[in-house]
This record gives sequence, C-alpha cells and structure tokens, in this order.
Amino acid sequence: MDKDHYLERLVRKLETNSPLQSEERDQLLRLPLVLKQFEAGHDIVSEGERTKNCCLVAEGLVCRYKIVGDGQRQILSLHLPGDIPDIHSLLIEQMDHNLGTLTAATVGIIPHEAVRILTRSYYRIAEAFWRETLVEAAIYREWMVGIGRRSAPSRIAHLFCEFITKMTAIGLSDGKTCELPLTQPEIADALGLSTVHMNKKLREIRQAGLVRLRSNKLTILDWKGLCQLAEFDPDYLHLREASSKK
Amino acid sequence: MDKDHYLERLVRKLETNSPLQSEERDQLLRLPLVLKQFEAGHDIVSEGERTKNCCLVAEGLVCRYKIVGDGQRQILSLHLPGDIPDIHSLLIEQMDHNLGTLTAATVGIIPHEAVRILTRSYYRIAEAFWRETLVEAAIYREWMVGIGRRSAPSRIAHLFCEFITKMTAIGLSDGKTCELPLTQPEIADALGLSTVHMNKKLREIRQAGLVRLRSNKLTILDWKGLCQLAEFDPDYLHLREASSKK
DNA sequence: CGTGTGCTTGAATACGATCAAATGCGGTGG
DNA sequence: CCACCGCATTTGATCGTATTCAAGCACACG
Repeated sequence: MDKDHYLERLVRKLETNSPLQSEERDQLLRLPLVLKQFEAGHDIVSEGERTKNCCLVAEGLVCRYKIVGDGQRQILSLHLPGDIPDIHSLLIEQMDHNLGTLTAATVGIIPHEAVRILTRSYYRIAEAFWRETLVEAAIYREWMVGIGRRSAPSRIAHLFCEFITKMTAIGLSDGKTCELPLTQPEIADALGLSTVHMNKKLREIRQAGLVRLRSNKLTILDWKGLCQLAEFDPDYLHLREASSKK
Repeated sequence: MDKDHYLERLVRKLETNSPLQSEERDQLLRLPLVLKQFEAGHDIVSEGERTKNCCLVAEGLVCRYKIVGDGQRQILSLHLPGDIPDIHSLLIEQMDHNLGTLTAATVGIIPHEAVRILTRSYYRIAEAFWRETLVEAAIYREWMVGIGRRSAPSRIAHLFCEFITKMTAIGLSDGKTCELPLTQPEIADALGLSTVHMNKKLREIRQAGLVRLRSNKLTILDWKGLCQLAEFDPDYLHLREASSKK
C-alpha cells in the first residue's frame, strides 16, 4: 500500500521543473488513488475509449502504441513510474491510441474530477501538468526526427541514450547501467524498424563496444561514442539536470 | 491592419473545442499583437532561442523542423492561420526546434506576459490553449505512425487528407480543393522521404486518379480512395465536425 | 528568349524488410 | 540431474523499397 510513495514520485517529478507551493504539494499528495495490477502486454486503455480517470504509472514500464492496417505496431512513447501518460484525457475525450504495459505494472487510477479540481484551483498545478505534456511533445518531435531521418544504428543508440537519461532523472539508474525491460521486437516497434534488422544493427553497436545488453540489463560502455552515434543532445528532454550532465 | 481579424480567427479556433465565456473571449481579443512579415523560407524562431513572445500565424504557412547532422531536414508540423505554434514557449524556456515559414507569412507577436495573465486568471483559457497543444501531440503521434509504419504512397495520401481537413476546418477549403503551398522537397521532408522517391509515388497517386496537384493547387478527385490508401481517420485531429464528416 | 526554380525521369546502389530456420536460455516436469 | 518446452534472440539468403547521383524537362518570370 505505497500510495503515498507513488504520489510523492509524481510530485517530485512535477517539482523538478515547475515550482509548487506547499499547499499545492499537499493537495496533490492527497489525490485519491486506486491501485490496479496489470500483467505484461495488456492494455490499460484502448483506442476509442472515453474514460473518467487517468492513470499514474506506479511500477513497471508502460507504452503508447497504435496498430496500422496490416497489423504492424508503432510504439509512440515509453512511460516510467511517476508519469501520467493519459493526463490528456482530462481535455480530450476520446483516446486516439492505446496505452499498454510492457512489463507487469501497477497503475494508480485517479478520477478526472479530482485532478480537474486541482488544476482549476491552482494555476501552478495546471501549468505543471501542462508542461509535462509539452515535454512529451518535444520527445515526440525527437522520435519523429529519428524515425524519419536517422539511420537504424543511430536510432537504436538514441533510444538507449534517452532511456537511461530518463531513468537516471527519476533515480532508477546511476547513468551507466539500468534495466531495459524491452524485447527486441518492442524496441524495433518503437524505432520503426523490423525485428531482424534491428537485431543486426544492435549487434554492430555491441561489437563496437558502445553498450552491453543482456537479459534486459543495459550497460553503457562508451557514453561519448553512443551519444555521437545517436546525435543525442538531452536538451529536448527539458530536464534541469540534463544540460549540466553534458 | 487586420489585427482584430487575426485574433478572431484564434478565438474561433479555440472556441470550436473549448467553451469560453464572453469575458474570456473579450480578453483574448484584446491581446496585444505586433504584426511582422516574413519571406518564404525564413526562420521565425530558431533552435536554442529563449523568447519572451509567442507567434500567432496570421497569414501564410509555417512549419516546425529540425536539421540532423548530415544536413537532412525533418519537418515536424504544419501551421495554418489561427495557430500559435510556439505557445509552448510559455512554459518551456528553450526552443528545441526551428519555426520557419514555407510561404511568405504574416505573424502576430504576442508577449508571453500578456498570455500568461490570461491563462492564470481564466482557467478556461488555460485549458483551451492546453487542449490545442494536446491535439498537436495527437498529430505528432499520427505522423510518427506514418513515418514509422506506412508505405510512401500511404504517407503522401495521409498528408493530403490531413491538410485539406484542417484547411476545411478553418474555412480555407471546401473540402474538395485547396491551396497546398508546399514544394515537393518540403513534402518529402515532412514525410521522411527523399524528393525523388516522393515524386515517383506521387505520380502513381495521380495516375490512380485520386488527386490532382498542380502549381500548389490540390484537388481531391476520389476522397474515399484517398482515405483508404492513407488509412485516414480524422478522429485524431479532435475536431468536433470531423467525425460527422466521415 | 534566356534563365532559374521546381519537377520529372532513369540507372545504380544501399538499406532495410521478409522469409525461413537455427541457436540459446530459463523454467518445468520427469 | 537431465530432457524438454517455449520464448527471445540470432543468423543467412533473398527480395523490395527507398536513396543517391545525374540529367533532362517545363513553366514562370525577367
């Protein structure tokens, strides 16, 4: 029953980039939260649904994705604990994509109404959530550039750079190594590649001594080299610390 | 000196999807606006900049884009009159991409402070702008799916469907024909394709009798066929009318 | 009537997809 | 402990789509 802990993680994330007053912080920590468990590979919310709740990722890895006509999947974003990936459902009625788990996950269900009361009462809270959605849009832009204009090796490297940077920002990595609980088909679907091709190029990256990746454990062996291959510049993540990291 | 007209267009767009009270509408119409002219192909705001203003597109076609290491460009979004493509700069200090003109354009410069006073005083105004940025994110997702998982012809068709739908929504098209002031290299850069390949596949679409495109005039000859090729479903644009159109 | 810009076309090449199969590995049950 | 199963990863071969390079064309504009 770690509800408080999960909300704290949310607040910590918001406060990293948006100032909150102590009353606002308290109100956020008092949000009603119903925890729900999901197995890996299951949908939390599906395309076309209209919900009255939003979902705080408490544990596990969650993604947005769409399926195209011929059955191919495009993963659109990855969401770590502390994210509310469907906060947009506050203002946009209908889901235009799916939200699903990549690992077993715990999700905190929060009624829209509870959030709406806060965003309408405290403009700083509204701005904090708004800002999160804007950073997400910045990540979309970066992914779009990758899928549209970067080579396969560069995209793979970029995913690693971004993932470990985000994990580090929420304290789940030391910046050198972290869990990467994605199968290769999932990585391929995030990058707009086929599994086979992704596997072959990943092998090259490994053989070039840039990373190690085994049984969902990612280790960066050559951060500079990896960033160079990826043309990774963490500015687009708009993390306060990330710029200093460089 | 059509400042009022341009602000009205903004308000009309916001009100299509977000309810506003008459006082809020009036406040928006009273926003200070300094008009500025740009030639085609010039930057309005560049990557790395920190501005104290945002830009209302008054006339012309504007886009976001990024340039990658080898000089290739990815166009990330298109912006029609009534858009404020850099409203995010209210909350995110640094531009992570460029904002440039595709045609000659008139842009209304609005100080952040003026907007911020409104969004902080009237939660409906904040929500209206927030919602616009969320719809933009939905469009990013759709583009990402296209670039990552759709064939070249499908992507081209999708661009046409989306563009004419958006133009129709703001009254600049009858749904059958409209201006499409993009060169083929620009279309290619929006779709993550090379100019040559884009040209060849466009030819096929034309020969299939789906569209006519000459001297920046787009005419839809077979809307159903085009939508089918594009797998276009306007739901993601979250326009109130669009769903009924289908 | 020449010139430039954007469009079109062809040929060669490369990158990534698809198809098919083998390998490795963790977990389960004999 | 070992055999087997299922899943993820790896590999090879072939095919197709898209890129690159290079040239020619067409129309608007001076």
